[in-house]
Amino acid sequence: MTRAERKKAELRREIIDASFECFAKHGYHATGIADIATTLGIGHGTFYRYFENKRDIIDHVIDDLIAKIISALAVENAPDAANTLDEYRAQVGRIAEALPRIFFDDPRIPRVLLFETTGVDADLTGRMLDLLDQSASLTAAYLHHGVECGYLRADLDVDNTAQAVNGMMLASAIHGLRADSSVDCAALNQAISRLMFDGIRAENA
Amino acid sequence: MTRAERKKAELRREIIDASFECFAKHGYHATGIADIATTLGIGHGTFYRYFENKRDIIDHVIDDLIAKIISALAVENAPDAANTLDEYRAQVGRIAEALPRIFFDDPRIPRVLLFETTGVDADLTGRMLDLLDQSASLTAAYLHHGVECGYLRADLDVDNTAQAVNGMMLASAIHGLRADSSVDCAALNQAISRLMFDGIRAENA
Amino acid sequence: MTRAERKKAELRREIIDASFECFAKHGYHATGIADIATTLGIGHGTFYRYFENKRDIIDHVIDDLIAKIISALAVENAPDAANTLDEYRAQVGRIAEALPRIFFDDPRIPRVLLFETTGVDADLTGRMLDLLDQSASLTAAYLHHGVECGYLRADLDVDNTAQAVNGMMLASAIHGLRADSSVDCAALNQAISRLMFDGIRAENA
Amino acid sequence: MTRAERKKAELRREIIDASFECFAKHGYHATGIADIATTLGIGHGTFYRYFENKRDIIDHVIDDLIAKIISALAVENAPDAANTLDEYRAQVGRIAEALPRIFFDDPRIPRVLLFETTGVDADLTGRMLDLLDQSASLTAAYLHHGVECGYLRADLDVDNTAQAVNGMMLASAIHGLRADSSVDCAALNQAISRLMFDGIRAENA
DNA sequence: CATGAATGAGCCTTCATTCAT
DNA sequence: TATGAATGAAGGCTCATTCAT
Repeated sequence: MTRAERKKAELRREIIDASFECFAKHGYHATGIADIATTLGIGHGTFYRYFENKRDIIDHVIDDLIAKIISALAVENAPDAANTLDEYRAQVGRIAEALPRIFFDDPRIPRVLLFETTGVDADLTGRMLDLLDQSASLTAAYLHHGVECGYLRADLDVDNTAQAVNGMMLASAIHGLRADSSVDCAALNQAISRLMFDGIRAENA
Repeated sequence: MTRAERKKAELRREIIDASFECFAKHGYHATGIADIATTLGIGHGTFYRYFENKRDIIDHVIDDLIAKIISALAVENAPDAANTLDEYRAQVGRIAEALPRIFFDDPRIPRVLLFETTGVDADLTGRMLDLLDQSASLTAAYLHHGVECGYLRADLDVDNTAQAVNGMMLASAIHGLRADSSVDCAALNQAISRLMFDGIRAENA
Repeated sequence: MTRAERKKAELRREIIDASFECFAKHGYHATGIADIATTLGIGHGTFYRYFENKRDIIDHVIDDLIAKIISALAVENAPDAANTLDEYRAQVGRIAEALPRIFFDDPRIPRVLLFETTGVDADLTGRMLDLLDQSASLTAAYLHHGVECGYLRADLDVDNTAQAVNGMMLASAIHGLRADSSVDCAALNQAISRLMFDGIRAENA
Repeated sequence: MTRAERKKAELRREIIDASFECFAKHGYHATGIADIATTLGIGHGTFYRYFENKRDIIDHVIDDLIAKIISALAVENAPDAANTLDEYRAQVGRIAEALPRIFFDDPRIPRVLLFETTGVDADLTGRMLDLLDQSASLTAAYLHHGVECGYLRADLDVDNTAQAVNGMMLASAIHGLRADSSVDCAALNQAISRLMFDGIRAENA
């Protein structure tokens, strides 16, 4: 890669980052190409040398965020890493910590991912929903493995339960967004974990 | 109420409905006042006799949707109506049916409520988040009652669990939105219910 | 005149007055028909039963103001009433008091007459200029009589001097408009009078 | 100054000039931004690259006109240049020629200055009145000097007389505006001059 | 006759995009 | 290649005017 190519890739990177910042701060619609360019200190004509149009950039911003999340989850164990309930519990605990670490450390990520992907386009909304589906599929893989290993209910409706669990993670992400989110979300994760494994029913009920 | 007042209220109603339709079909930003007026076959100046401006109307559309949901849930039993686990299970089942009935029968409702309330305004996003909070509070009331009656775990973290349950309902709502949602969502509701009461752990694990 | 006709004429009168008030307070362009109607507590459709359109009303407002001024000046002596310089001086003094009495007592009159007759229409501007011309003609008649009687310079350029004098009265009217017009305009009138009769030159110059 | 900057300043200049033309021909309110742009053969969006909004441009048009007038008067002698009555008379004559030269050569100048500055804004009207005040102040300086030198009446009410003289100049400006102003205004200037210095009284009266 | 609901021409303004420099 | 001047489609909003009630 020549030096010029490297600089080009670098600026492309910076435009994506600046766009992300602007979208997070003011929203997609309230952000102008000029705002993004000004943030970077470049001419706004330059933007169009790197991206097709305004619609184009948000796709790349989202791509970027998805990649970030996937890489953050990838460091965790694979779906088939847990062979006992306790191991699985620990695994879930690790995942339940990893996701908020991303979302909570930079609330702009869930904000853009959840709030700016809707209200633009059917396509973009679809991408966000696809992401949720993929997340559910991943969870389903975990659950499936647990059923096979026998530490999860044999009659578990894997796919639908995965969606339900997905919803709880969504709740966690949204919870982290609220302004008064100084409360740590560990308690919420704990509650989710207990709910998943034990349900809410009293022992003797 | 005079006849003129009735007609006025009626048109106001129709403008809200037409706006809802437009927002659901094309989104808030892609909808022009002219679109709303054309949908109704009225002049676009007429719109401004009934609502302050474009931003104003979506508030009223949302108000309307919230009212619809609340009235749909209001027919269900109060939080303290269930005194045993089985009664509560039945209650949850009824609620789990009522909500999708609204959302599934008219997918435009969750679409507007979830997707068009973001990307407009911090205020409007806040209203949506508040609605989620209220929903969680209501769930918390149910759970709280269950703990007091003894049919739910005494050590249940009521508030956080309520948020988790809220997330599952959110997943259900989103699930109902997908284009290929011909699948009935009864299975998802069932899975949520099982998850809530029994957890996912195998009996012997 | 029937009772109905009297009421009609009366409302017509009130609309003119209300329009005058609105024009004086907010200006012609910033005044809407609705403002005028609201001032009177009538429906704004009613306006159109009495006047053709918005452009029409200002003509009548101006007509009204002109009539007011003329009637105020009419009480003064006719151009040929003065036969000596002292009589003329006294006459000028009376006129110089009458005009400000109208303008100063109700500054809305000169404001509308001078400021709202321009910036609407060439026609309306023309009417205002015609009014100035008529005023100059009247002054010229006074001067002409004075020359004939011999108490004014025989070589006086009657018409142009009349215009100059007119300008001084204009200055007086504008002077009375300024916000800080608490200063009495008697001094200005005095200065105008001295200038007219004696000029500004030192005796011995 | 770079070439780009020069072109930018030039277009700015042209926009001001075109606006002046439009305002003079149709008035401020009847002129649309599109009219100004069309006059120049530029896109109307370009206008907004140079001026904030419609209200902004008229301020600059007026600034321009005021600058023109001041520079035209600046070539004349300073207030303290005349030391005898004859010198002063000559000075007044020069000024009396300079002003009409601007106003008469381009009647659009007094038209915009006098007629389009009212009926827009209290601010703009105020600016016009301030200009009249400044003009009166300048005249007062001339008169003051004359009194001190002894060639003007010692008991001259300098400030109020200055306002009166101002009014005569105003009359002159307005006189030059009339459509039938083919008559040269030298006669009016002459009349004003005679009135100022000699008054209208007959020698022997 | 009075009313005010309805109308739509028309305006100002924004901003994504293009392209000459 | 970077720039930013120029553009004009697009849209929100106002308000004078009409007309059915």
